[in-house]
Amino acid sequence: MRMSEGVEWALHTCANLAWVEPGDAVPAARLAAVFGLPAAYLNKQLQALARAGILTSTSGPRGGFRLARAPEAISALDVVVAIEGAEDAFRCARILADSPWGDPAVDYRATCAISQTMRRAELAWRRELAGQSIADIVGAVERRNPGTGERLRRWLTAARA
Amino acid sequence: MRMSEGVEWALHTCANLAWVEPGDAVPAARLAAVFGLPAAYLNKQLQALARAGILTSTSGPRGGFRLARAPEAISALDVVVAIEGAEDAFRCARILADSPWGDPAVDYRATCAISQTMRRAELAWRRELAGQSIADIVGAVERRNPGTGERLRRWLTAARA
DNA sequence: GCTTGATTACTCGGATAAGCTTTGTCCGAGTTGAAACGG
DNA sequence: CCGTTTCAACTCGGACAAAGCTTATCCGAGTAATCAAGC
Repeated sequence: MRMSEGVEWALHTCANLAWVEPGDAVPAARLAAVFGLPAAYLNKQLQALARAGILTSTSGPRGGFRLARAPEAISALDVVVAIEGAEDAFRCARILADSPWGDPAVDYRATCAISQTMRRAELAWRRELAGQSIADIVGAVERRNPGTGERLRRWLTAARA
Repeated sequence: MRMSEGVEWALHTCANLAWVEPGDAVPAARLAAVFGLPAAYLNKQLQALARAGILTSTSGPRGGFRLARAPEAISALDVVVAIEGAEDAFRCARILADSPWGDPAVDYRATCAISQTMRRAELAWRRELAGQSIADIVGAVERRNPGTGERLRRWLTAARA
């Protein structure tokens, strides 16, 4: 079980965008340059975030991406779901239905004890992620390393008018 | 992010083995027949469980797999780790180190706020799974469907001497 | 100087390949039980 | 009838292929700022 690397990029990029002025859009290429990431591929991930309503995108000169809403209103879970999809990692294939005494009419996703156990664990995971917002993350970083936001904002908007 | 289907097979199979007499070994082919699974592939998964010390394997006639210890002492997490590996789903690639002001000497897996957030969520997931044993699962099934164990035990040992 | 129009550079967006993990299959090594044989 | 030897079937175990998903790249459509020309 391996989470897409795009999740890490997306979370870091959302945090970066939380630092720039709300009105300013930053191109994917510049956001990628922060970490030396392949620009086109990061762009693809940001597209997913835009489709999920986390970012808004603008084409043309002075275009780019910006947060669609306040950092307080974007949870880590929102970002993970946008990249990885909403489906659970564990997918009950209802193999109980294939056993000699299995009933094809029963929805084993709801009754199978194993499925329930796995689901409970995933819910705990989701709850934890839902409780952390981009604002929380940004705040923690600023508290540990004061000045990070200011430095990043300047770097991201350096070559701008 | 998708969990291997082998996890589901392994959990169900461990539950099934918990129902047979502790001394009896059941071949992979028979365990696979319960759910109509590809025998050779299930065998592969059970090998992983054996390497992890969850099952013991015996070759030759009347051989097969059996639980290496009491169902109470096998957690769902043990099984998941045996199949999926011990690594976290989210792997911090320390991309912060590649930023213009990143320090290659810093271990960003420990300090990065995003990495910590993801890690907390995974710990919650693991805690939940560690709290559920095979015995718990088997008990829940027997409580909901009394007689399941007896029926399965007979089916698994049907063609035996 | 101001308005208007064409132009140009810039940005996202989706379509298109390469790499890697997961899934699935196969045959060989080892072991056990049983059968055959001899005493 | 009992012990010994041979044999044959059975089972795991790891090596070998196919499929699907993740990662990566490219070029086209659209857009907004810019520049030039005309008023």
